[in-house]
Amino acid sequence: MPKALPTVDITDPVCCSPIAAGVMDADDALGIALRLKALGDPVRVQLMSMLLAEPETGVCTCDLAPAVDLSEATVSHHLRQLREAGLVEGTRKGTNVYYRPQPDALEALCRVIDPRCR
Amino acid sequence: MPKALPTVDITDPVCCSPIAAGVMDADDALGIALRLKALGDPVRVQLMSMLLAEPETGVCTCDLAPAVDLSEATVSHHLRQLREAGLVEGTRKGTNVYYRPQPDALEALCRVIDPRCR
DNA sequence: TCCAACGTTCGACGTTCGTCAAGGGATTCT
DNA sequence: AGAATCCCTTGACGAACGTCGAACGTTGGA
Repeated sequence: MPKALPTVDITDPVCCSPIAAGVMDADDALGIALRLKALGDPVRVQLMSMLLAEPETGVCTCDLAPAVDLSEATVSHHLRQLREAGLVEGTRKGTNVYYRPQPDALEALCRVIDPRCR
Repeated sequence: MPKALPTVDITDPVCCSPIAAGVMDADDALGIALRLKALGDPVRVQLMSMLLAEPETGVCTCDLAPAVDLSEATVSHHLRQLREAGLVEGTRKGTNVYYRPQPDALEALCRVIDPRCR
């Protein structure tokens, strides 16, 4: 039986020794894996790149949805995954919600899986 | 209906402009997402870190399985995911298969998702 | 006040994933 | 040749995932 993945808060940037610094314990591996999984979908990678192209103003759901050719409900779902992984932040302005990337979180994830870091 | 993810060869290190270099097309996003998904599992992150700790000699399946407390069949499955993503390489020596990490592939993946790169 | 636009949540669906037991192929040793 | 060890593949099962339509909550104007 597949052991159920525990629910963990990963909204803060990842913080543990790099993957190449020695054998990693299960908790740290879980934190890294959950964040990687949040980005492990082609739609979310594309959304992330669109947000990184507008880091200041952000982009709203209604503009993202047609760009990836999916329903707003689906895009909202993907944005939640990214937000729960701390990779994105949404702020409401009028009826719109503008999503902006959180480069620090992405950078931290990078540093942890970089084989050159230890 | 979830559009079926096409089958793509990702055994070579990822090669496309970074995620922060501008809006990314769907094909590049797919290549990145598939590689991230290969690493988006706690067991595989742990396996990767064990292999990175023994980059020269490698580690065989029979030593990895008890270390992550899973059956050899399951570990073999995970190693295949990593191998198909080019993150790992296995070479047979006698009855054993020794797996070694492929830091270049991991480094390339890092570079592509790093928000500082463009 | 009512309406329209935007965004999220919910329920349902088919697919993909992680896991194991069982079985099969290699390789080595006796 | 036979036996033992290692590893992979297959088949099966439940859990998690991606997607949509529909319903719901907010906000800002007529």
